Amino acid sequence: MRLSRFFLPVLKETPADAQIVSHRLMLRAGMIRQQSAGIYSWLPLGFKVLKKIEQIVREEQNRAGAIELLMPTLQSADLWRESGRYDGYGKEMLRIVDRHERDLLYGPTNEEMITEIFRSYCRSYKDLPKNLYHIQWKFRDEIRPRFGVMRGREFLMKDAYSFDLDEAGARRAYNRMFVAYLNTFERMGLKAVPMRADTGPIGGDLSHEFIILAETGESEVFCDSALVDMGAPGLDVDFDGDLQPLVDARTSLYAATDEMHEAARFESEVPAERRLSARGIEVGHIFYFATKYSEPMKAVVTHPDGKDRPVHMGSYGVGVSRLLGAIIEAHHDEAGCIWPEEVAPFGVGIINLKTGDADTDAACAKAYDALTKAGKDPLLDDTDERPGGKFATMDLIGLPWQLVIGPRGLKEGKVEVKHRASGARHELSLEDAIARLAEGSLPRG
RNA sequence: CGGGGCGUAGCGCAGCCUGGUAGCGCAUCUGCUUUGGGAGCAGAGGGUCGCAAGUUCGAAUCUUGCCGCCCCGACCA
Repeated sequence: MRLSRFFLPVLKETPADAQIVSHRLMLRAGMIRQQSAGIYSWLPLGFKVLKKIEQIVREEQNRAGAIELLMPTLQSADLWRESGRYDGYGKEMLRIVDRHERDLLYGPTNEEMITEIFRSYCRSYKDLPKNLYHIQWKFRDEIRPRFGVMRGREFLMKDAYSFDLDEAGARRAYNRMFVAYLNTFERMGLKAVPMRADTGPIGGDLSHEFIILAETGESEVFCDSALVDMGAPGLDVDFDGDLQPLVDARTSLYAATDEMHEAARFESEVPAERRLSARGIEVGHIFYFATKYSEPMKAVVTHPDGKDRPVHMGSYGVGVSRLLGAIIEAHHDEAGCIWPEEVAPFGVGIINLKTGDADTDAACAKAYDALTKAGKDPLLDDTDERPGGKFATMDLIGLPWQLVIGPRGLKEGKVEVKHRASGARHELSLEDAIARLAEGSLPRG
């Protein structure tokens, strides 16, 4: 993409309304525009990142055996009356009346609807297990939206729902999502720590929040630092195999948000040097809720013994739009965003220091074509802004690599490659720079 | 929903207390000079001062109501 043709409305000044760094940077980098409290338009740069995050989530769900579908944003109130949640959900559910005076709602979640779908088609134990998910916009009419996309009213969420014969099967489904989440967040450059969450009336140990650590996190968390250092299981995990050891290795270490924190246990279970007290952002939540919906909504299957029993369900959410904010909170500096390569809106930013200079323009065009062919999706700043402004914009939008090309360097046969995260610069010939960016072989430190 | 605050040009703000021709910086446009980390000079355009009533000869300014947004708290992916 050539910047002169792109739509990148960057702001030099910080908007007054934005309090936290991710919100400020998303506004300044021209990624989002607020349309109403907690409701945002996704401008091209932000939209590209959103789609990349969504795609990683999708790939890892698929790898773990979940099946994608798409349910509507609007739901009939009748479904929610069946589960008993219509009256219980409260004012954060947006209720709508259509022209026939029928009650609708803008879905805050989809347990009822997926249960309705499941029960309509699945009758036998032979249909199990199943895990169905979708990535769809949700609306929760939060009392006080804030922090930009981190706490919006409208948000993009991946929610998966598992259906199993019994609790043992549900646990296997739970473990698959547990592992898939670790891989998902690692691919985005995040260190996500699973923390035991409140299971509410269901009880048991099958509910975890996935928290990423960031100084500006919304809640205080406590964990064993070994958990943070452990890393994800990796993409070659066999999801058909026994995942329990992988899960146990993590759940056996102490990790809790402030609501679940037990100071005494923390101190007795975790050696002093590994006691990590930090702030975190919740980016995923998984839980097993047994027959909470299948029972009232009569989602039953016939077991081998010929008897009908309600299926055991779990649900697994990832805040896709929230992740943009979370990633920025985890990866930024004073100058702007620092995108991990997997989610960066463009792979390389090419800065033409003197647009209109024939040699520089030609060198930039050559780099642009070569990197485009190499699949690096470059963004070429071919505007006639001054160099200082171009550097500042490129740092702000946070592309992982910058290729700086100007007449002064070209005279000596050199261009400069800058690694955004480390600030490391390399002086290379144009050909070397192109080749090494194309193959990703430049040092990242 | 309780408490606090703010709505004046695209963005950031001053003016309001004490009513009298609507301002500043950035951005935008034109010209010239500049050009390796957010340039300089000269000029130009852009605002029914959130909306509506009221007080007044006269309202951005005072009064009332409404709307929107932000912050703190309780609540949440």
